[in-house]
Amino acid sequence: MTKPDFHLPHFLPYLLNQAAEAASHEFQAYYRARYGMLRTEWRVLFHLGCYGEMSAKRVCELASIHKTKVSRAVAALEQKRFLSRSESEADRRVERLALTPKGQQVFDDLSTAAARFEASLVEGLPSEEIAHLRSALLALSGLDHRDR
Amino acid sequence: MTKPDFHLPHFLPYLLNQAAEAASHEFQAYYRARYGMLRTEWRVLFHLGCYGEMSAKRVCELASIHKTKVSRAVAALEQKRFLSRSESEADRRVERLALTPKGQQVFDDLSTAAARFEASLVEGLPSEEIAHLRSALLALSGLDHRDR
DNA sequence: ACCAAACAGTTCCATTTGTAACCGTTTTGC
DNA sequence: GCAAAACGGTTACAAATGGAACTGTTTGGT
Repeated sequence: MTKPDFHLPHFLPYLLNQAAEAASHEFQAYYRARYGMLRTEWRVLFHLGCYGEMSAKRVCELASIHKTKVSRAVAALEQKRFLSRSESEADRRVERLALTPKGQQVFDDLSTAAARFEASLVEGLPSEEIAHLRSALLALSGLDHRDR
Repeated sequence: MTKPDFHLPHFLPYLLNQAAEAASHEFQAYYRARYGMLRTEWRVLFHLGCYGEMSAKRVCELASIHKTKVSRAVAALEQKRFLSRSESEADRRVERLALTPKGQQVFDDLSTAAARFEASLVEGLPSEEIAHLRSALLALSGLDHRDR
């Protein structure tokens, strides 16, 4: 009665999702407990931390997150005093987002923790495999040729 | 300004998540449009389709999904007449879940579609890379040694 | 110069989710 | 054999999400 020619744990979207969830679990616990942050919040924070100031729109594009989600994450980060907004001179629709010094500190802490978690994740796997994994994931995600 | 020693698109949890989202996008559109199903619903359906009858608890364990989510997905699938529940003889707390013939048909259609999407996903990548990718993901997800 | 369309970002509402408390059943310790 | 704890599953309530409609600004066509 089972369909022997389809096996769930081999289905890439499923497998990817399980791996993604398992991989982010520890890190999630960290930023939640320590800063009360949500997923979208740390992502926005990291975009600003890694790439410097940018607009909410740009975050949406880079991270493929819906604009309402980003809007709320930005509001939450502003309330925590992790980022500040300033109207763009050239176009008053646009808000330039930048980390505050406090936000920078948080980013420094979180990115250190992230590196630590990542290291524990890949420990045991040969570094060549990791490189393969990364490039395959990059290709699947479309992150490689989608930075407009 | 920026922290040059941490780069977001190299961070595995992030990369995994982006890849997972991108990979499941097309399939999601398919089962949503065609059967009005949610993520958890197709997962439950596929567990029953691939492994045969089981309890809700077992689905929770296999798929690492919270029991309330599964409970609601089961209710939705029952309402669509895709599965039927029956009380276990041995333990009246447990419900044995099984696909109805209609549910089987839906599973057949969806698993065929899933295989098609997967094929289009990996097209272009050498099949040896795919095998590596799968095993790495399996290791990361913990799906390999977690089937109790 | 003007009006319509496009845009960045926010708000509103319905749907989905997570946490905790709950119900009935089975197991455990004494 | 009986109370208490553990269990499978559901419900209730608060929080998060997604889509559509909104505000204010800029652009483009005429």
